[in-house]
Amino acid sequence: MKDNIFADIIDTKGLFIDKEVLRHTYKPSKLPHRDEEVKIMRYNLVEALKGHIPSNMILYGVSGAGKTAVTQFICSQLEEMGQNIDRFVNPVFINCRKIDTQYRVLAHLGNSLLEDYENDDIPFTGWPTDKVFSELIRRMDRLGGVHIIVLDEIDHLVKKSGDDLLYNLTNLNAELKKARCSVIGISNDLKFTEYLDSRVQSRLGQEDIIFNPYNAAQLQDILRMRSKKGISKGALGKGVIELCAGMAAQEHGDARRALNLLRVSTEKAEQSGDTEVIERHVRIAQNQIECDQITPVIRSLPSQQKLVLFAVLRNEKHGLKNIATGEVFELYKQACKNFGSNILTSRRITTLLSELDTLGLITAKTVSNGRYGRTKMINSCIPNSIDPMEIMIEAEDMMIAVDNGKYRFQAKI
DNA sequence: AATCCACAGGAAGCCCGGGAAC
DNA sequence: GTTCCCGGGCTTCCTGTGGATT
Repeated sequence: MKDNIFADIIDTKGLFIDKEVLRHTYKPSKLPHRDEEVKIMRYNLVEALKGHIPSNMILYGVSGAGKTAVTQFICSQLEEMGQNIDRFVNPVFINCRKIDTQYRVLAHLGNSLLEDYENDDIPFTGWPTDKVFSELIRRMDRLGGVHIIVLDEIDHLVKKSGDDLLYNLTNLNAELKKARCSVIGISNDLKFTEYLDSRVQSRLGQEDIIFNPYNAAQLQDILRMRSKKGISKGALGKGVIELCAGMAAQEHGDARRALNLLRVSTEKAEQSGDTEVIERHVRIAQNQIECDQITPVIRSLPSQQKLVLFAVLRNEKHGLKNIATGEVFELYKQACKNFGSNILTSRRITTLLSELDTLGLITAKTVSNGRYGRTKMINSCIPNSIDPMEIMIEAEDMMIAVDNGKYRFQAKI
């Protein structure tokens, strides 16, 4: 056993007490600086415990502002209280970034209501949507009680698939005989209701709650609270929490980012055998988090999108900033020829560029050059510490070979 | 004030693959 | 095996747009 590579480190006392506490998936028992929001939601959702229908709600706020955490916390408390007083309350969470069509949301809801002995899942495609809808109603009624449907990142769903689903879901109570239902939408976009039909707007937005971003002081409180449980006493050097909170506050007050930063900084200190986390570890962690976020995104892009991104990066490599869509398209065509790939239309490239913008890999700002037309100014957002070419080389479906310092495409064998 | 550029982006429709129902 | 349904990728066609130029 002495030869095992883990033998000498398995018993080493690390800087963590419980690393899980510092992950955003951890569900804390207290949510600092969210008392007001909890109070409003609690007041509304208590109706479910009385067997009435709570108002539908929309929660707004930037990512990492605690919307999902607060909702999960309240729903678990609600469910627990329901069990105590023998009222069935059933919260169902759906992330609309992963499940982003009307059909899939309905199928997911329906499948979450299966009894243990049942095995008849609604298939992921094949049924007419109205059949899935009536099956959902049947299953909800069979279970009875109050169903709380939480649609996280609802803005993404609406922008992609329209508001048909919300129209149907907010009208569910008219169809249900025994059960009741309430919808909670969680959105990063304050203006997403502009995309909704006015009827859906008024039905869904019965109660709007805005989650303001955390400021640096509030983030410090959150980090202190979590680090008490998660990190050994005395392991955090002076100013570390303040730095993590400050960096995250600059990025729209994202608590998730702050927790990540603190966790990774501590990991870095541990890895280098230090007994204390210092500011240097935070800076290293910041760099790594940036890399970790972007690398898998680039790697998983479809090959056509990689070619578009390549065209942008190729221009920047030559010192060209603020490239117009047309220029990107020209370079993209060249890349396609070199790679032997088919060339898509410029309309399609416009959409692919918008998607890259949404993914945060580029910024595309619409500008007007007067008589010389209207276009988008495109710049990459990939930090200098990352070599995107390296990542693309590892891609499964294509590779870029380096030839005398120049990049050229070739099929991967 | 009218014109014009270089797109942006919406709408409609085609094609394909996957799965269920008949 | 055929038909129906859904979703995704894509094209074609089209209208809209902001501001420099005429």
